[in-house]
Amino acid sequence: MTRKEKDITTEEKIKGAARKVFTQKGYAATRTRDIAEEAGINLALLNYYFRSKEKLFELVMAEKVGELFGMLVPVVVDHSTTLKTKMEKIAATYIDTLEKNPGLPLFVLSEIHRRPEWLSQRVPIADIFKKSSFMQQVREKRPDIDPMHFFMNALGLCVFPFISSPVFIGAGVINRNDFKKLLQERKSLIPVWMNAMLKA
Amino acid sequence: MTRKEKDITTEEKIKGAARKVFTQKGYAATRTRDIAEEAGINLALLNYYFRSKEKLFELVMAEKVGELFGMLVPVVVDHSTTLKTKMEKIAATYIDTLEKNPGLPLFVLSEIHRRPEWLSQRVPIADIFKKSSFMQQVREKRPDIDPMHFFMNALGLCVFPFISSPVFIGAGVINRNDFKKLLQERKSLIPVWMNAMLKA
DNA sequence: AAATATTTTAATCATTTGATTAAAATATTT
DNA sequence: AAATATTTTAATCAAATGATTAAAATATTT
Repeated sequence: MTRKEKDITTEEKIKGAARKVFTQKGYAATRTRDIAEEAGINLALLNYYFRSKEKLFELVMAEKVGELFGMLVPVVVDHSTTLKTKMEKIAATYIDTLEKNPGLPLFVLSEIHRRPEWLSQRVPIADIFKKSSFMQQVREKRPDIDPMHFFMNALGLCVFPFISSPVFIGAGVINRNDFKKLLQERKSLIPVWMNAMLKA
Repeated sequence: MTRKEKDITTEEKIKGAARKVFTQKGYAATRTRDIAEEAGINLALLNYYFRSKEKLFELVMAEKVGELFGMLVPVVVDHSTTLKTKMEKIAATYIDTLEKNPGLPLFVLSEIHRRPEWLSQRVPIADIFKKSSFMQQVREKRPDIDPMHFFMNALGLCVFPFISSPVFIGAGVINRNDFKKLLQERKSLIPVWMNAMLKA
C-alpha cells in the first residue's frame, strides 16, 4: 500500500464515519469519540487530518447540501425539456437518491434551520430560480398562481415522505417494506399529481 | 402575589423558555444555562422544579408532538364531513397553527428521527389511521392507490413549506412577507390540489 | 543502514455542562 | 413574633468533551 492509498484510506474513513454519524445525530449530539469509533481510528487522528470537529462538519455539510439541492440544478435549468419530463426526472432522481440516504433531507434542513449561514455562500440556490426553465414553464401554464407554490409542491411530494417516515414507521402505521413500495409508486404518481395540480 | 400565582409564574417561565429554546436549537444543542437565561432565572431552579434537563425536555416534547399531530385527530375521524371539508380544515388548521410556531414540525420530526421512542407511547398516531374516516373516504374514491399516499400528500403540502422555508428565505429566493402571503394562499389552494390529485 | 517524514497512539488537559448543595431570602402558618 | 415551609442564590462538583502533545510506530527517502 503506497502512501497515497493509505492517506486516502484513513482520511476517507473519517469522512465516511462523519457523514454517517452527523446525518444520524446532527452536529451537536455527535461526539468526536462517536466518529472515531465509527471510523475505527484513534481520536487524535480526527484533529490531525481535519483540525477540529467544526471543520470536519463544514466539509460534510457542504457535500450534503450539494447532494440535496444539486440534483435539481440540471433539471430545472434545462430549456430543452418539457415540464412533464422535468417532473419525471425530479421524482425519479430524488426518490432513488434519498432511498439510499433517507436521513439526508432532515439533516440538511435541520442544520440550516439551526444555522442559516450554511446556505448563503455554499450552494447557488438562488441560481436555481434565476435560470429556471421550470419556473418559467410553470408561469406560462398558470400565470395566476405564484410558481413558488408548484416548486415547493414538487419538492415536498418527493422529500416529505422521507422526513415523516420515522413517524409513520415508528408508530407502526406502515412497515419499511411497504414504505419502500410506496416510494417506488410515487416515482410515476408524482408527475401525474403535479400535472393535475397545474390544471386544477 | 400569592404562592400559587408565583409558583405558576416561575415554573411556567421555565417551561416557556424551554419551549422556545428547544424548538430553536434542538435538545442536544440546548444548554440548561440557555433556558435559565431565557427564563430570567437561576440555573438551579430548573433542577428544583423539573429534576433534570431530560425530564423538562420530555414534557415539552410530549406537548409539541400533541400540538403537531393532535390537530389531525378530530378532522380525520369525523364521519359526518366530506373529504373536501376535511381537506379544508386540515389546510386551514395547520397553516394557521404553524404560522405561529413555524419551527414546530422540524423540531418534532428531527427529535423523532434521532429518538423514535418519543412516539411509541405518547401520541396515538396509529389511532389516526384505525379510526380514520379520511382514509376510508380516500379509499372509496381511489381504490387503486394506497391511501397513505394521499395522507402524506395532504400533510406534506401543509407542513413542507414550513420545513423548507429557512432554505428559501435564507437563500434570498423569497422574503418573509411574500412567504406569509403564499401560506395564506395555500389554505384555499391545497384542497383544490388534493381534489385534483384524487381525480388524476 | 541511516536519516527523515508521516501516521498513529496513549495520555493528558482546559473548558463546558448538567446537577447538587448549603445558606439566604421570602412566604406562609401558627 | 416565632416557627416552619418554600423558593432562590452563589458556589461548587463530577463527568464529558474537543483538542493537544510527546513519544512510538511505520513509511519513505537518501
